[in-house]
Amino acid sequence: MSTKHQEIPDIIVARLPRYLRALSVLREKAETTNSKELGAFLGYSAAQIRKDLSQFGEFGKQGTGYNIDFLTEQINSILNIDREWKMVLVGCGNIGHAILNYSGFMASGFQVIAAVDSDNDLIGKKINEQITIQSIDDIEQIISENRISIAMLTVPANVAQEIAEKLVKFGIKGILTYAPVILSLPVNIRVEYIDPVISLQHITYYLD
Amino acid sequence: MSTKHQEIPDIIVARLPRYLRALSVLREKAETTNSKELGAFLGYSAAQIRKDLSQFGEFGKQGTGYNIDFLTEQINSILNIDREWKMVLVGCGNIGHAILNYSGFMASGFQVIAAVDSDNDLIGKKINEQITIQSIDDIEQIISENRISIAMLTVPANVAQEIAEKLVKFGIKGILTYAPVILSLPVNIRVEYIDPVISLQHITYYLD
DNA sequence: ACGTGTGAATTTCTTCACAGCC
DNA sequence: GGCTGTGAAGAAATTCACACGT
Repeated sequence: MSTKHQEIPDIIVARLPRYLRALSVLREKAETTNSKELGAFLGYSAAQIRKDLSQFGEFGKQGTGYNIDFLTEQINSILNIDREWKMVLVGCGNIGHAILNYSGFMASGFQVIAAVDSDNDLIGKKINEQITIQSIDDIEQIISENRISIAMLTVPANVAQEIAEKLVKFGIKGILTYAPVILSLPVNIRVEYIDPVISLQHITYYLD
Repeated sequence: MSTKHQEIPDIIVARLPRYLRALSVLREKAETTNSKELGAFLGYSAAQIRKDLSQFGEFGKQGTGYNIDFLTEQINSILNIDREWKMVLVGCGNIGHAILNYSGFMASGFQVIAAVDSDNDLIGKKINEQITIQSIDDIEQIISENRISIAMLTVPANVAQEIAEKLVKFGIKGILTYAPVILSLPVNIRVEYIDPVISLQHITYYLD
């Protein structure tokens, strides 16, 4: 195994996807950028950009800055998104539906290749060209046959923990959950939360 | 008052909504909790819980811990969610639709009271009992008549910046955006981003 | 001259450890 | 005895500032 995960602070890892968002915009205007410009764009200091990137290698050139395409490739590689990631959607209610119709994942190398639900009225329904909702009872087979390691969890709060445990048992290693519930799972499972209420409550602190 | 916004680090503010999520679960089992239990639930140290809360007041009792209802009220008050917040939804595509049908906001004191879009085919459509999609041209009136200060932005990426600026011009103070675009707005405007691709890219770093 | 990469300095955040109160 | 609130200590993150390569 490589020295790759020696120990990069998570706070730095969390910024890398934002660098990619910025780079994709800057690329429209120029071939290269530099730490000052990138920082201004994202609201970080130039020093921080350089420090962050220096954790992973020497991607810039003195006097010139960073080649945008090259830096993008490097960050893609660091984040392991230099490949296709197949995902399963668990829960096909409102949010689940919206996700299935959202094209932003595929554009980024993520692909929802299956969707499951426990509601008999939904099972068998065809959502788009590719996807027909399957029974959640088939989840084990779906995960193993397609070698899926990421799940998007959009089920009601009261069953989120239970279903998450099932997903982990069947081999899921990363979960992006929309359920407003703190999941208690083994530490080697990566969980990211999307909870608009938490975001709104963060906003209101600063309003009056 | 008050010394309230003297200068609480944002990193602490960001944790308060999570405390609320935890408290709402713990409240089902007991009247009181303590820093150890709360920390274990959220994955924080007990010391951090106490330090965080001590920034805002003395909410606990030695030997006993924290009364859950009381602590909840206090945090609600700190976050300014001891009231109803009216919001406008801007953009009624996939995600916008899902949000309008999502009941989790109202349960938390947030209410979408109007929705707008620029698509003539959508304007006039009734989404649920309460809400009929209006024209984005009416946004100024909607905001001022209803004294709205929070917007949820679910428009295509290429128009997000432009529309966000319009919202700010008409009095919006906080934006929760789902568009995968870094918004450049005055510093006194609070922006929170929900970007599932960024969350997924964060996850994949730790997978292989 | 420009801008990176990086030790050193500084600031911020977290944990420790304990006095004090229930 | 149990648990908070808090200064002090320690760890981590950020910024500074500059040597060096282009």
